[in-house]
Amino acid sequence: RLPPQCKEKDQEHAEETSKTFDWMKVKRNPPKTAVLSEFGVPGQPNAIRTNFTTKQLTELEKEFHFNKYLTRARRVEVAASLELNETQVKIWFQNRRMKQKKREKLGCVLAGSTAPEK
Amino acid sequence: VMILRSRFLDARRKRRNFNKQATEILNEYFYSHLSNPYPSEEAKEELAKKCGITVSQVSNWFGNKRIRYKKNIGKFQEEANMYAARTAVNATSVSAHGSQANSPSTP
DNA sequence: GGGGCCGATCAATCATAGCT
DNA sequence: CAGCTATGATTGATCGGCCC
Repeated sequence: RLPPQCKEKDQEHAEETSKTFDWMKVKRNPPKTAVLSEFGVPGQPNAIRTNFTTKQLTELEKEFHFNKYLTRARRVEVAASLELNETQVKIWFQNRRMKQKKREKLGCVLAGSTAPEK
Repeated sequence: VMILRSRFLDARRKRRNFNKQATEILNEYFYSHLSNPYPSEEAKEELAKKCGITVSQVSNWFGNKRIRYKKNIGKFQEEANMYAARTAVNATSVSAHGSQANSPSTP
């Protein structure tokens, strides 16, 4: 697809693009939150992104509209009723708040100025 | 089974590929900063403006690009060399000498 | 010291666009 | 048209900082 001429052109630049920089080596630790397989051999990569059920998401969403922030007590209740870790609930709320903020920002900029409206 | 996904509500996932030009701009930035392809918020805004997309989309693009690039560096080698040659900008840490090192065409 | 939050990012996945 | 890859978006969870 690409003419075989830009190859040995600039050896220097080629080297640059071949380098493996730090950011390419970044590796995230596996989630420690998820429920360890019940026979959880301590230390087994349970690393799986939990898939929340529709029901759980619905409840969390409902709770979120009620309160953007959870109190320790409330978090315990919610986590228990949805069969999730407190951490998962906590993280869900954090992500949800971020999502909300992103949304507000988008809507704000959209109503900004230029945009005769469609 | 209980994977009753409500993928119906994800209708907003109606994506459209970016312009060829927008992709060019993004790739140019990416490869000229290959040592650290993490544009600042300001840089993202500028890129967003030039590309005619949102800042979030710029973030998504870089996120996807970084992950996919490091996942298979070899696959992007040609593309990398192409952009590297096109813009001979030393991206090593940027800044270095004094100032006045602008570049963007500003007619 | 620890726990929660924020902002950014990762990493896996989804769903579609687009090519062969 | 099927099959496969490229690509933008979503999201549970991590990382580093900061604050209390």
